[in-house]
Amino acid sequence: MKKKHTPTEAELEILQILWQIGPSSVRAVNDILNEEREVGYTTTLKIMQIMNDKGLVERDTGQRTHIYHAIAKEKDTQNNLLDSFIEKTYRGSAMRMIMQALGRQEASQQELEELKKIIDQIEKQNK
Amino acid sequence: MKKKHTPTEAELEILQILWQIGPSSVRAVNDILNEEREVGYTTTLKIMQIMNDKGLVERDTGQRTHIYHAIAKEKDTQNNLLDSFIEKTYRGSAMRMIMQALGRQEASQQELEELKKIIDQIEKQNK
DNA sequence: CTTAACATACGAAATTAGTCGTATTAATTC
DNA sequence: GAATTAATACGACTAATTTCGTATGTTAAG
Repeated sequence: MKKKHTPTEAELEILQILWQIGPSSVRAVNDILNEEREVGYTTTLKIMQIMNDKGLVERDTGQRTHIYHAIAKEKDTQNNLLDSFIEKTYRGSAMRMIMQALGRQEASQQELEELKKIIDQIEKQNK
Repeated sequence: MKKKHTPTEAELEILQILWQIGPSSVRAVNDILNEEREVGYTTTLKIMQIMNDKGLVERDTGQRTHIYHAIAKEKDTQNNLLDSFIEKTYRGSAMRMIMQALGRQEASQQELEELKKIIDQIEKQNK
């Protein structure tokens, strides 16, 4: 069992980047963040240091420029966040959330097929 | 177009109660909150007053004991929260979230049927 | 009527998250 | 090798949210 250090928003944003592009320097992460909005370098640095303290990331300090990589797993993190989101927003009913999300959604035929496949699987398990 | 006063966590918790049990006094809301965790009466009062200022709730001050009712609509609020959650946690991919939620989920046959109905509808629209 | 219980109002402390400035040290360039 | 550039460390400021204490007024009980 591992500690559930749920990331804050700023931390999650950085995790998303590390999950996408892999191990990176603070500079690289900060550059990507700044494509979206203005963030100071030391702000990003500080948050990544905190994430290191929390164990969300680890860093290689072999070189002057430290290289950070995500320890928190994408799926695990999403699952934790999803649980607590469903709890808070839908009083624990995942189904209500799914239906609402689906109803509003532009879904391609391919995605719908995939979804039906998942439903079939669940139905088989239910038997 | 109405102002998007997204509720904070504490506010959402109170909205959930008002949505469920309808117009209520601070005392009633606080009692329900205290079934889960300890919260001081004046804390709940203060937050509900703030919610009133923000327009999330309104209150009938006709009697000494004010009666609050939700103005924010449950579905609207959930939709707003859902959008931003998907954006932050699934980089905007509702489908990925839906599939992940569904895969982990204990779903009854009835719920699955309903889901399939929704999928059918979407498929029809897609044509 | 006096006291106790209960309600609102409101200021302010406490917490948390995010932001940045400055110090310091290391590398690079001329 | 002096000066510029770039990196980390870290304290402190800010803003938002939550929490609560205290004042004050109102109702109910004895």
